[in-house]
Amino acid sequence: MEHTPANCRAREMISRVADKWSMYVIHVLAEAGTVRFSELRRRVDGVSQRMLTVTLRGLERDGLVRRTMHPEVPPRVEYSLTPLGATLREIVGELITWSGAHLAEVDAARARYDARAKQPQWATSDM
Amino acid sequence: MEHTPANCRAREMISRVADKWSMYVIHVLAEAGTVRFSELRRRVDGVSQRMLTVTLRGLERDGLVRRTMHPEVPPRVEYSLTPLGATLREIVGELITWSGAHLAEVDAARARYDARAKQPQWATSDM
DNA sequence: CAGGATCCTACGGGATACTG
DNA sequence: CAGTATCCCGTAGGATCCTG
Repeated sequence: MEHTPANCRAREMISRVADKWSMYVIHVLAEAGTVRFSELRRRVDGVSQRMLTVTLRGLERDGLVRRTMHPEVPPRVEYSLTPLGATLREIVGELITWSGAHLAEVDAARARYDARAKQPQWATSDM
Repeated sequence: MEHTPANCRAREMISRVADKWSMYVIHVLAEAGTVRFSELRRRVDGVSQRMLTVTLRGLERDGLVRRTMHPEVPPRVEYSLTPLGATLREIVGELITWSGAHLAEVDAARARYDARAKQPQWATSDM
Protein backbone atom coordinates (compact mmCIF):
# COMPACT_ATOMS: atom_id res chain seq x y z
CA MET A 1 0.00 0.00 0.00
CA GLU A 2 2.01 2.93 -1.22
CA HIS A 3 1.54 6.65 -1.30
CA THR A 4 -0.08 6.82 -4.71
CA PRO A 5 -2.45 9.64 -5.65
CA ALA A 6 -5.35 7.21 -5.38
CA ASN A 7 -4.18 6.27 -1.95
CA CYS A 8 -3.99 9.91 -0.97
CA ARG A 9 -7.59 10.32 -1.92
CA ALA A 10 -8.47 7.28 0.12
CA ARG A 11 -8.73 9.56 3.12
CA GLU A 12 -11.26 11.57 1.19
CA MET A 13 -13.38 8.48 0.66
CA ILE A 14 -12.97 7.37 4.23
CA SER A 15 -14.11 10.76 5.36
CA ARG A 16 -17.07 10.40 3.07
CA VAL A 17 -18.22 7.23 4.73
CA ALA A 18 -16.84 7.86 8.21
CA ASP A 19 -19.59 10.07 9.51
CA LYS A 20 -22.12 9.27 12.14
CA TRP A 21 -24.77 7.72 9.90
CA SER A 22 -23.55 6.72 6.43
CA MET A 23 -22.32 3.26 7.27
CA TYR A 24 -25.38 2.51 9.29
CA VAL A 25 -27.68 3.62 6.48
CA ILE A 26 -25.73 1.51 4.00
CA HIS A 27 -26.01 -1.42 6.33
CA VAL A 28 -29.77 -1.04 6.74
CA LEU A 29 -30.28 -0.66 3.01
CA ALA A 30 -28.10 -3.69 2.46
CA GLU A 31 -30.31 -5.89 4.57
CA ALA A 32 -33.64 -4.29 3.75
CA GLY A 33 -33.32 -3.84 0.00
CA THR A 34 -35.72 -1.11 -1.12
CA VAL A 35 -37.14 1.04 1.62
CA ARG A 36 -39.27 4.15 1.91
CA PHE A 37 -38.05 7.19 3.72
CA SER A 38 -40.19 6.79 6.83
CA GLU A 39 -39.43 3.09 7.07
CA LEU A 40 -35.76 3.87 6.79
CA ARG A 41 -36.08 6.45 9.50
CA ARG A 42 -37.61 3.85 11.76
CA ARG A 43 -34.91 1.32 11.00
CA VAL A 44 -31.95 3.62 11.43
CA ASP A 45 -32.37 3.87 15.12
CA GLY A 46 -31.94 7.35 16.55
CA VAL A 47 -31.43 9.29 13.35
CA SER A 48 -33.16 12.63 13.03
CA GLN A 49 -35.26 13.39 9.99
CA ARG A 50 -32.82 16.03 8.94
CA MET A 51 -29.71 13.90 9.25
CA LEU A 52 -31.31 11.03 7.40
CA THR A 53 -32.07 13.38 4.52
CA VAL A 54 -28.61 14.88 4.56
CA THR A 55 -26.94 11.47 4.72
CA LEU A 56 -29.08 10.08 1.91
CA ARG A 57 -28.32 13.08 -0.28
CA GLY A 58 -24.64 12.58 0.25
CA LEU A 59 -24.80 8.89 -0.55
CA GLU A 60 -26.96 9.58 -3.56
CA ARG A 61 -24.53 12.18 -4.81
CA ASP A 62 -21.68 9.70 -4.54
CA GLY A 63 -23.66 7.17 -6.53
CA LEU A 64 -24.00 4.74 -3.64
CA VAL A 65 -27.74 5.08 -3.16
CA ARG A 66 -30.55 5.32 -5.66
CA ARG A 67 -33.55 7.49 -4.92
CA THR A 68 -36.81 6.66 -6.67
CA MET A 69 -39.60 9.17 -6.56
CA HIS A 70 -43.07 7.83 -7.31
CA PRO A 71 -45.29 10.67 -8.53
CA GLU A 72 -48.26 9.82 -6.37
CA VAL A 73 -50.14 11.54 -3.64
CA PRO A 74 -49.20 11.11 -0.91
CA PRO A 75 -45.66 10.98 -2.24
CA ARG A 76 -43.72 7.77 -2.01
CA VAL A 77 -39.96 7.81 -2.22
CA GLU A 78 -37.89 4.69 -2.10
CA TYR A 79 -34.21 4.20 -1.47
CA SER A 80 -31.95 1.34 -2.36
CA LEU A 81 -28.28 0.65 -2.89
CA THR A 82 -26.92 1.12 -6.37
CA PRO A 83 -24.64 -1.60 -7.76
CA LEU A 84 -21.74 0.59 -6.66
CA GLY A 85 -23.20 0.94 -3.21
CA ALA A 86 -23.72 -2.78 -3.05
CA THR A 87 -19.99 -3.29 -3.39
CA LEU A 88 -19.70 -1.72 0.05
CA ARG A 89 -22.14 -4.21 1.53
CA GLU A 90 -19.54 -6.73 2.46
CA ILE A 91 -17.09 -4.29 3.97
CA VAL A 92 -19.69 -2.63 6.13
CA GLY A 93 -21.07 -6.02 7.02
CA GLU A 94 -17.66 -7.14 8.16
CA LEU A 95 -17.34 -4.08 10.32
CA ILE A 96 -20.68 -4.82 11.96
CA THR A 97 -19.70 -8.43 12.46
CA TRP A 98 -16.39 -7.35 13.89
CA SER A 99 -18.16 -5.08 16.34
CA GLY A 100 -20.35 -7.88 17.59
CA ALA A 101 -17.45 -10.26 17.86
CA HIS A 102 -15.08 -7.98 19.74
CA LEU A 103 -17.47 -5.89 21.77
CA ALA A 104 -16.60 -7.63 25.01
CA GLU A 105 -12.87 -7.22 24.47
CA VAL A 106 -13.28 -3.54 23.78
CA ASP A 107 -15.40 -3.05 26.87
CA ALA A 108 -12.83 -4.86 28.96
CA ALA A 109 -10.03 -2.76 27.53
CA ARG A 110 -11.93 0.39 28.35
CA ALA A 111 -12.57 -0.68 31.89
CA ARG A 112 -8.90 -1.47 32.36
CA TYR A 113 -7.81 1.82 30.84
CA ASP A 114 -10.22 3.86 32.91
CA ALA A 115 -9.22 2.10 36.09
CA ARG A 116 -5.58 2.81 35.44
CA ALA A 117 -6.26 6.39 34.47
CA LYS A 118 -8.24 7.07 37.61
CA GLN A 119 -5.49 5.98 40.03
CA PRO A 120 -2.16 6.55 38.32
CA GLN A 121 -0.32 6.23 41.66
CA TRP A 122 -1.20 2.54 41.90
CA ALA A 123 0.47 1.99 38.58
CA THR A 124 3.91 2.42 40.12
CA SER A 125 5.46 -0.93 40.97
CA ASP A 126 6.24 -0.03 44.57
CA MET A 127 3.77 1.58 46.96
CA MET B 1 -28.23 -9.82 10.59
CA GLU B 2 -30.90 -9.30 13.21
CA HIS B 3 -31.63 -6.74 15.84
CA THR B 4 -29.71 -8.40 18.63
CA PRO B 5 -28.26 -6.39 21.52
CA ALA B 6 -24.79 -6.87 20.06
CA ASN B 7 -26.04 -5.57 16.77
CA CYS B 8 -27.55 -2.55 18.51
CA ARG B 9 -24.17 -1.75 19.95
CA ALA B 10 -22.65 -2.11 16.52
CA ARG B 11 -23.52 1.51 15.93
CA GLU B 12 -21.56 2.39 19.00
CA MET B 13 -18.50 0.64 17.60
CA ILE B 14 -18.97 2.16 14.20
CA SER B 15 -19.13 5.56 15.79
CA ARG B 16 -15.94 4.76 17.62
CA VAL B 17 -14.06 4.11 14.42
CA ALA B 18 -15.97 6.41 12.12
CA ASP B 19 -14.31 9.66 13.01
CA LYS B 20 -11.98 11.72 10.92
CA TRP B 21 -8.73 10.02 11.87
CA SER B 22 -9.11 6.62 13.56
CA MET B 23 -9.28 4.49 10.44
CA TYR B 24 -6.42 6.33 8.89
CA VAL B 25 -4.26 5.90 11.97
CA ILE B 26 -5.10 2.21 12.11
CA HIS B 27 -4.19 1.92 8.47
CA VAL B 28 -0.85 3.63 8.92
CA LEU B 29 0.00 1.54 11.97
CA ALA B 30 -1.01 -1.54 10.04
CA GLU B 31 1.50 -0.87 7.31
CA ALA B 32 4.21 0.70 9.43
CA GLY B 33 4.26 -1.63 12.42
CA THR B 34 5.78 0.18 15.39
CA VAL B 35 6.09 3.93 15.02
CA ARG B 36 7.05 6.86 17.17
CA PHE B 37 4.71 9.72 17.74
CA SER B 38 6.43 12.23 15.48
CA GLU B 39 6.89 9.69 12.73
CA LEU B 40 3.21 8.83 12.97
CA ARG B 41 2.34 12.49 12.78
CA ARG B 42 4.33 12.77 9.58
CA ARG B 43 2.70 9.71 8.08
CA VAL B 44 -0.88 10.59 8.92
CA ASP B 45 -1.02 13.37 6.45
CA GLY B 46 -2.74 16.52 7.69
CA VAL B 47 -3.41 15.49 11.25
CA SER B 48 -2.79 18.06 13.94
CA GLN B 49 -0.70 17.18 16.91
CA ARG B 50 -3.69 17.47 19.17
CA MET B 51 -5.98 15.27 17.12
CA LEU B 52 -3.33 12.61 16.76
CA THR B 53 -3.00 12.50 20.53
CA VAL B 54 -6.75 12.42 21.05
CA THR B 55 -7.22 9.71 18.44
CA LEU B 56 -4.43 7.59 19.84
CA ARG B 57 -5.80 7.87 23.35
CA GLY B 58 -9.19 6.70 22.14
CA LEU B 59 -7.76 3.77 20.26
CA GLU B 60 -5.55 2.89 23.20
CA ARG B 61 -8.51 2.98 25.55
CA ASP B 62 -10.41 0.61 23.31
CA GLY B 63 -7.50 -1.78 23.31
CA LEU B 64 -6.77 -1.35 19.61
CA VAL B 65 -3.42 0.39 19.98
CA ARG B 66 -0.55 -0.23 22.34
CA ARG B 67 1.46 2.67 23.65
CA THR B 68 5.03 1.97 24.80
CA MET B 69 6.81 4.63 26.78
CA HIS B 70 10.60 4.36 26.90
CA PRO B 71 11.91 6.13 29.99
CA GLU B 72 14.69 7.98 28.25
CA VAL B 73 15.59 11.54 27.65
CA PRO B 74 14.52 12.78 25.24
CA PRO B 75 11.40 10.66 25.66
CA ARG B 76 10.56 8.07 23.07
CA VAL B 77 7.03 6.75 22.74
CA GLU B 78 6.08 4.09 20.28
CA TYR B 79 2.71 3.02 19.03
CA SER B 80 1.62 -0.21 17.42
CA LEU B 81 -1.53 -2.20 16.87
CA THR B 82 -2.53 -4.67 19.53
CA PRO B 83 -3.61 -8.14 18.41
CA LEU B 84 -7.17 -6.88 18.72
CA GLY B 85 -6.37 -3.84 16.63
CA ALA B 86 -4.71 -6.03 14.07
CA THR B 87 -8.01 -7.82 13.49
CA LEU B 88 -9.21 -4.54 12.01
CA ARG B 89 -6.33 -4.43 9.56
CA GLU B 90 -8.09 -6.32 6.87
CA ILE B 91 -11.36 -4.45 7.09
CA VAL B 92 -9.72 -1.05 6.98
CA GLY B 93 -7.46 -2.25 4.23
CA GLU B 94 -10.45 -3.35 2.20
CA LEU B 95 -12.01 0.05 2.64
CA ILE B 96 -8.86 1.73 1.39
CA THR B 97 -8.67 -0.64 -1.53
CA TRP B 98 -12.33 -0.03 -2.28
CA SER B 99 -11.69 3.70 -2.30
CA GLY B 100 -8.92 3.39 -4.80
CA ALA B 101 -10.90 1.05 -6.98
CA HIS B 102 -14.09 3.08 -7.11
CA LEU B 103 -12.80 6.60 -6.87
CA ALA B 104 -13.47 7.36 -10.50
CA GLU B 105 -17.02 6.07 -10.32
CA VAL B 106 -17.74 8.18 -7.29
CA ASP B 107 -16.30 11.26 -8.93
CA ALA B 108 -18.39 10.66 -12.01
CA ALA B 109 -21.52 10.20 -9.93
CA ARG B 110 -20.84 13.44 -8.13
CA ALA B 111 -20.34 15.34 -11.35
CA ARG B 112 -23.60 13.96 -12.70
CA TYR B 113 -25.47 14.77 -9.52
CA ASP B 114 -24.13 18.29 -9.34
CA ALA B 115 -24.89 18.97 -12.97
CA ARG B 116 -28.47 17.86 -12.50
CA ALA B 117 -28.84 19.78 -9.28
CA LYS B 118 -27.58 22.99 -10.80
CA GLN B 119 -30.09 23.08 -13.64
CA PRO B 120 -33.18 21.24 -12.46
CA GLN B 121 -35.22 22.68 -15.36
CA TRP B 122 -33.19 20.71 -17.87
CA ALA B 123 -34.14 17.56 -16.08
CA THR B 124 -37.67 17.71 -17.48
CA SER B 125 -37.96 15.71 -20.69
CA ASP B 126 -39.29 18.66 -22.68
CA MET B 127 -37.74 22.07 -22.35
C1' DC C 1 -45.56 11.24 3.43
C1' DA C 2 -41.20 13.27 2.21
C1' DG C 3 -38.29 16.72 3.14
C1' DG C 4 -37.00 21.86 2.75
C1' DA C 5 -35.93 25.98 5.82
C1' DT C 6 -34.44 27.75 10.31
C1' DC C 7 -32.55 28.10 14.58
C1' DC C 8 -29.43 26.76 17.93
C1' DT C 9 -26.00 24.13 20.56
C1' DA C 10 -22.38 20.89 21.38
C1' DC C 11 -18.42 19.24 20.04
C1' DG C 12 -14.83 18.17 16.60
C1' DG C 13 -10.81 19.85 15.61
C1' DG C 14 -7.10 23.55 14.36
C1' DA C 15 -3.41 26.98 16.10
C1' DT C 16 -0.58 28.30 19.54
C1' DA C 17 1.96 28.33 23.80
C1' DC C 18 3.85 25.86 27.61
C1' DT C 19 6.11 21.60 30.26
C1' DG C 20 8.77 17.32 31.84
C1' DC D 1 10.46 14.62 21.83
C1' DA D 2 5.94 13.96 23.28
C1' DG D 3 2.85 15.59 24.90
C1' DT D 4 -0.86 18.91 27.96
C1' DA D 5 -3.48 23.18 28.34
C1' DT D 6 -6.11 27.06 26.18
C1' DC D 7 -8.49 29.47 23.13
C1' DC D 8 -11.50 29.64 19.42
C1' DC D 9 -14.13 28.67 15.36
C1' DG D 10 -16.81 25.87 12.02
C1' DT D 11 -19.90 22.61 11.39
C1' DA D 12 -22.25 18.33 12.55
C1' DG D 13 -26.38 17.48 13.88
C1' DG D 14 -30.84 17.87 16.88
C1' DA D 15 -35.60 20.19 17.45
C1' DT D 16 -39.16 22.48 15.39
C1' DC D 17 -42.09 24.40 11.97
C1' DC D 18 -43.73 24.57 7.28
C1' DT D 19 -44.98 22.94 2.34
C1' DG D 20 -46.11 20.22 -1.99
